[in-house]
Parts: sequence; structure tokens; C-alpha cells
Amino acid sequence: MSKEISQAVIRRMPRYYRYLGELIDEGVERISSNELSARMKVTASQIRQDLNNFGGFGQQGYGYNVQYLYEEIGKIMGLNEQHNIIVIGAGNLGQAIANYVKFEKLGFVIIGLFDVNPKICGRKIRGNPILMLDEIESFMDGHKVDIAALTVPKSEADAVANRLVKLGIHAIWNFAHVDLELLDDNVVVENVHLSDSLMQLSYNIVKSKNDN
Amino acid sequence: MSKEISQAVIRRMPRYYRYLGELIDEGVERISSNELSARMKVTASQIRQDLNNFGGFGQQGYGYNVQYLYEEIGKIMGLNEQHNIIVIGAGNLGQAIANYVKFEKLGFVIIGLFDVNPKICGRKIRGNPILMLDEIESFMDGHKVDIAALTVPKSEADAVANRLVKLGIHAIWNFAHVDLELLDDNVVVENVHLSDSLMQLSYNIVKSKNDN
DNA sequence: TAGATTGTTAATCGATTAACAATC
DNA sequence: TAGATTGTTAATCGATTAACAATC
Repeated sequence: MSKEISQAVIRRMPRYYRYLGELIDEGVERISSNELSARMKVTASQIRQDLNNFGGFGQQGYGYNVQYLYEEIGKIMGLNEQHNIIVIGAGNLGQAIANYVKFEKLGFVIIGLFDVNPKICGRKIRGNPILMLDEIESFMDGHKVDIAALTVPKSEADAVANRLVKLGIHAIWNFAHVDLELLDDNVVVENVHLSDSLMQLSYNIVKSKNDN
Repeated sequence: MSKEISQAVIRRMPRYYRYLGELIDEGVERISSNELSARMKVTASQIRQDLNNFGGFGQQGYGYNVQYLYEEIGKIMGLNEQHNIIVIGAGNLGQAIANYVKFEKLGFVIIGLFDVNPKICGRKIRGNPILMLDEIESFMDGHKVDIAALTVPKSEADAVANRLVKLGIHAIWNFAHVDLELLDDNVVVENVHLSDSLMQLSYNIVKSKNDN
């Protein structure tokens, strides 16, 4: 068991990665925690603490090499390997995910889409035909699948998710608005609850009105 | 200025709301913080503390009335009023958002979609025709818009967002993978960074492999 | 070498959990 | 009334910030 790093830190890593990517694009070679702190509007102390959870990537008197730090964070987040994704539920959201080119640049490749609706079966999304969900078992036979993106109605989510788990899926990117109840709790789940996000926005709207 | 409630609490409220909705569907009339704690896998203490940020909704010896608490949380989150949304960028993701019926049940109503692509202009999404982005100024004249959902490429995000802010938009649901730099910092922004979410998932996959 | 900036320890702050008196 | 369970205060835990010695 590797030393536990808090999810608060993990949540910040992608943001560091993004800013470092921008710095590379700008041709910046090195940056101090202080300069980065000014850009990102977090404390320099937090940046140094966060990074030192994973190792010493900087150099006293110099700062951090942008390219090197970018690559190291990429490795930490697992971007050095390709992750194959299947999308379960090829409605609007599923298709949107499958169409999003950005993910592929990060090493996340969509290799299959599945749906129960025969009407959209066969339609191609960026080269991938939508398959019938019942083909999933045979599909899993011939393919390495790392992540299942779940964009099915909440009523179906548990059943479909557990069907996938039985087929050996170990990671679920869950867009259904439920907390999945899985048979195996070694499965990694990352939730994207859009209605929750919208409600938070709504709360902050009400608050900002009251504050003024 | 109303007493500040931490975003950690706000982030949990939609989840309470969801569980209470499920309890209503199950016909449960009252629930104690202890029972709810077992269902939601959080401490009863946290539930009571969280709720008491907003007021005393329970009753000693009884617990919480499910229906009442559900409605009160709804009000806290601003769901007692309708929120009109426009979607800026009518690509796959924008269309997915506009098609998502669930939002409407929570009081979030899509009243317009905009894009710069003339090819999709006029196409209807659940009754709303996609309009050209240049029609936004005249549209804002005749409509009350509470939230702009921003699903444009990151390169366009700042410019488009500030154009909206100038037109009086006070809340942005930002799907572009940037931290928006807005001219007015009274604008409320809620970010949905899907690549960040995917990277977190990826990190946890790597970790779970190392742990076993 | 002198200056800069990290890595890391210590101090502070905030959030979570525990405990219990108030009260339905 | 007795039992249950809240609302709230106090204790603990964890995360953030500050400080500074180590070192490039």
C-alpha cells in the first residue's frame, strides 16, 4: 500500500498540469513556486507541499523546470500509458464524450460505444460504430478496456455497471445521477454529477444576490 | 453579507437533496440523522452540522420530516425559482445539455442555443432553434437569462464569456478547459472540467493497481 | 561566494467527529 | 413521563500557511 495522498491534493494536480502545459506553449523554461502561485492564485507554500507529496521536482535557487515537471505530473496521473475507454449509453452525452478530441491527446482513447437503442446502432462516431449493448460480452473478449464511461439513465445504472464489473471492468466514469452500488468495491469510480454542479451554481447565484 | 458557509458544505447539499428525493419516492415520512447517515455513508454528526448551517429543520426525539427537509434544501439551493439558461456552443456537449430533461425538473430551463457554425443554425433541440452567436445581443434584449452554459473551445472561452458579461450575464456554467478571466468579478462561475475528472480517475486507477 | 528558492518542519486555521445538555 | 434525537459545544483531526534551514 503506497502512502496515502489526500484527494484534495489529487484534485489540484490536473490544474497544475494544465498551467504547466500553457507555460510550455509560451516557451517558459523554468518557474518558481512564487511565480506559479501568482498565476494560479494559490499559495506558493501549497504548490511546494503538493508537489513534495510525490517527490522533489525542483531545485533550490532555480525553481522548477517546466517541461520536466509537466512530464512528471503526467506520469503521476497515469498519462504515460494509454487508457482505452468504452462508452455505455450512446445518447447525446455519450456521443459528446466520444467526440471530444482532447481526451485522446491525454491518452484516453474511445474504442467502443454501446447502446440499447437499435435505431442508432451502426452509426459511427469518429470511426467507432455504435454497437448493441448485448455485444458487450464478446467485445470485452477481444479488447483491453480500462475505463467504462457510463451515460445511461439512473434507473439502469446499477445493473449495467455491475454487468461491466462482472466482465472485468475496474474503473467507471459515472455520469448517471446515482451513487453506484457495486458488487466489487475494488472498482474505482469517478462521478460527474452535472445536476449537482448546476445546483451549486444556483446556490452561489442566490448568495451573490443576497450579498449585494 | 450573509454568514459565509463553506463550499465543502455546499458541495454536499445536492447529495442530501438527492437522497431525500429517493426517500420521498419510497414513501418514507421521517428519518433520523442516524438512519440517513447509514444510507449515505457519512457521519450523523456531519449531517446535523451541515443542516444547522441553514437552520434547525429537525425535531428532538423525532428526526427530520423528509418532505419538509427536501423542500427546505431545495429553497436553500435556489430551486424554488426558475433559472433560464442559454447554451453557448451547440456542439455535441451543448446539445447534450440542452437535451437533458432532468435539469428542467429542477427548474433550469434552456431557452436558447447559440453557435457560430451556420451549418447547424436553425436546427431545433427540444423546441429551441440554434441561433447564430451574433444574434445574442438582440436575444438578450427580450429575454431574462440567468445562466450561460459555455461549451466553446478554450481558445474562444474568455472572449465569448466577457461578451456575455457585458450583456449582463451574472452566472456562467463553464465547460471550457480554462479558468475564465472575466472583466467583472461579481460573476459566479461553476467549472466542469471533464479532463480533470478523467485524470483523477486515471490517478486512482494507477493507485489501486499499486495497492494490490 | 551571494542570492534565490526549494524541501520540510512548525504554527495556524478550518473542517470533521464526538459528546451531551436541551427538548420534543 | 421516559425515550429518542436534535442542536450545539468541545475535542480531534487534517489541511493550509508560514517560516526557515538546507542547498543549488
